[in-house]
Amino acid sequence: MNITEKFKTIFEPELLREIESKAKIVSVKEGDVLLDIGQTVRIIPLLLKGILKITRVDQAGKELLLYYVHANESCAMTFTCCMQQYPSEVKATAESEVEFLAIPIGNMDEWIAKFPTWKSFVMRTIRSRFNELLNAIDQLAFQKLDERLVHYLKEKSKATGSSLINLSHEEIANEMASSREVISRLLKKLENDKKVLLYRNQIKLLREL
DNA sequence: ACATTAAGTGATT
DNA sequence: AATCACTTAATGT
Repeated sequence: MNITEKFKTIFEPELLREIESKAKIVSVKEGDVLLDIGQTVRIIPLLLKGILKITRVDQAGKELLLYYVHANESCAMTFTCCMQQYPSEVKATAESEVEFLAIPIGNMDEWIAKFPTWKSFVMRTIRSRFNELLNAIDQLAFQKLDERLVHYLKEKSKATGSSLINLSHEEIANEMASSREVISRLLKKLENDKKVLLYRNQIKLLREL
């Protein structure tokens, strides 16, 4: 895997060399938990391949989806946590087979001071993620569940690159911190509106969605 | 054919 | 919108 190729448009050459020498390539299987709540961040992941799912977990162990980290992105939470070695507030799970560059956190201070492209990369990912989080809050506060569901389905489809979603209603309900029956009813409504097709453990998104 | 699990439904809060 | 109790449908053995 040629890291330099992949990132040469966003990072300066000197930084690329630095990454090559300091970062390790790590791959994990689908479902692997990269970081659990309470754990301390030790490395910054730079995604090369696959999708990372970032969730919050409540006392009962229910998970609420916060956002996905796609290829060529990094997780904003790790930046903010790692700077001062705070334990993680979120859980990161590999949504598919994932390959990422593990950058030791020791380099962060230096890199930010030394490399403008690194600094702006960090700032950019924090800013866009922060905006997404604001969005998520708006959804929880002001949007009805049916709108959240549509948003969820679209995100999922984008994450997997397919309009066919392989999830049961129960799994969706868990990720949205809702209940199965409610999700079933909302999906039924969407099906009646010709927005989706429902199968067992599968949902097909239609263009009208 | 039977058991198991997903999905659908009406009533209740 | 959540929960309960129950039914119906799909799937695995």
